[in-house]
Amino acid sequence: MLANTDYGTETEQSEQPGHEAAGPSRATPLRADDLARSLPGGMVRVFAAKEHIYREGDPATHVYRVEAGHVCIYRGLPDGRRQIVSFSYPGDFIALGAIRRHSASALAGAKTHMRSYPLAGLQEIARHDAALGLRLYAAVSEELAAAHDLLMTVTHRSAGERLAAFLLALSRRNSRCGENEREIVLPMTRTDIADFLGLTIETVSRTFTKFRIEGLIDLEQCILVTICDLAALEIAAGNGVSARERLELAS
Amino acid sequence: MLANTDYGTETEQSEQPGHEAAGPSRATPLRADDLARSLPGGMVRVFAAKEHIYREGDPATHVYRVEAGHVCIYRGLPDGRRQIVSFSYPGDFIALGAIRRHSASALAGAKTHMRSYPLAGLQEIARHDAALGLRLYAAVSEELAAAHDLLMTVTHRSAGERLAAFLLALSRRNSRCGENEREIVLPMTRTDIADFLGLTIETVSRTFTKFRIEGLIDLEQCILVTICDLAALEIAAGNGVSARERLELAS
DNA sequence: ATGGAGTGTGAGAGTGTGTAACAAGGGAGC
DNA sequence: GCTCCCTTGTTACACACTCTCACACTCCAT
Repeated sequence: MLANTDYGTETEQSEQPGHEAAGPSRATPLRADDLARSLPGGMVRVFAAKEHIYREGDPATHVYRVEAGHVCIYRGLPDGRRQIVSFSYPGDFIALGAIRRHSASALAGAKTHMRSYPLAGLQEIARHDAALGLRLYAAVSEELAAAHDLLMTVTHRSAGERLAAFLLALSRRNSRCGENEREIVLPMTRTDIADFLGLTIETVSRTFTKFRIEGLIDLEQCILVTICDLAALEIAAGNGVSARERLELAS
Repeated sequence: MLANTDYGTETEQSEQPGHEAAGPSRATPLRADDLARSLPGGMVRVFAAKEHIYREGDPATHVYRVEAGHVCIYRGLPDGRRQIVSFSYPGDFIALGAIRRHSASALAGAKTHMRSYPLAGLQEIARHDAALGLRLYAAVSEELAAAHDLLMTVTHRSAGERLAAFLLALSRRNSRCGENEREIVLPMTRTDIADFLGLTIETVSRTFTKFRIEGLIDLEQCILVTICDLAALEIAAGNGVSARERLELAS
């Protein structure tokens, strides 16, 4: 779950390349690949949709890499409320921060292929290979920055801002992966989005409709979002246009 | 800012010792000391109240350890809104997750003594000493778990639950440090508490008075909180009493 | 004494929520 | 292919919670 989706809150975004944000998921292709290269090839296991890879509190035994499908990482409250902490896509590692026990649950959102690396072996390597330890450190540090960004977004932004930021984060992810930045596939359910953004499913639904009416997006099916007005969506996300960009627009 | 204050959300808390949560701060005495032992003695510098140790976006040059005083780690939005990510007390490390640039700002809440360790030297050691890399990894992993807990609390809990959880986290911190678990000193302002819990200062203030009227706490000065009814505060925090404890109480 | 920062309290407004009921889609079974 | 049923998404409306705005008070330093 190497977080890397920036919500693009900062106006100086381009000047702070290292400042990534908590998004629905993020590829961090470089770092993740770094890490993958350090690791011996693990076993691939297939999980069915809605099958848990591990649960909060379980002893940590493996680190995983998503090969296909997608995974929700979440925390739960006894009364059923839950907070999705990140969505992980192919290439992302999950369960990295777990030392003894998993501090969150991992649930396959669809049929998902996971490559697993035994923790014991990992620690064995890290004891000799200092570079691996630093890579793990760097990977978790990025997740930490992502978590802080998500915290910022969820706490201080309105429902509309949150959803807009979420869509933009997915759009940027598409850009990075060389896909269409205006056609966003939402493999997760409305419930998942709500639990990620700290909203209810109704509010998510309502806000989608509001965006559609305002002409910001198109909703072909509930799974496919087309961004009609990227700039307006940026404004809806509360992302101030940077001073430089404003000058460029004005001139 | 080695996070270690559990909000005690889980009913199986005692059965999940490794499951710590996002609190206002946490000592993690063991790990922090581990880390301190690995590091060469750094320089101590004194910061005045409201002086920044570093700012979001600054190039990361040092890692710091709080020797005296306390520090707020926060993220800011362009419009002035901010989210305090953690409070750090003596013994805590800060700036650990920063690879190239600081992803958050650090502000001294009062006159604060900080011991600083140059990042360059740290990386040099880590290249040879694999154990240090793993310790850094472990330290940041704890911060990540803490951030996720804070996320959970701020997103899915009411104002009362948040404040109660905050006070309980501080109470537990006192226990761990061998201090009175019922007498809590709040070195931070109401504004800081509000920015940490994602509330407004007014709501924080009102909730404090509500707790006082209900007999949960006493407020001598606004800086000193005495917990009168620990169990009631647990309930106010939304921490369900575990099945076992309920049986014990009933019998 | 005076000013400022921080805190406490009140009234009104607004956002998001909760509880509904309803529509749409997909799979199992026959 | 067909129905039934369950899941998921959408919409409406009243309500509750928190926020916003306004002002008084305390404490401390000047």
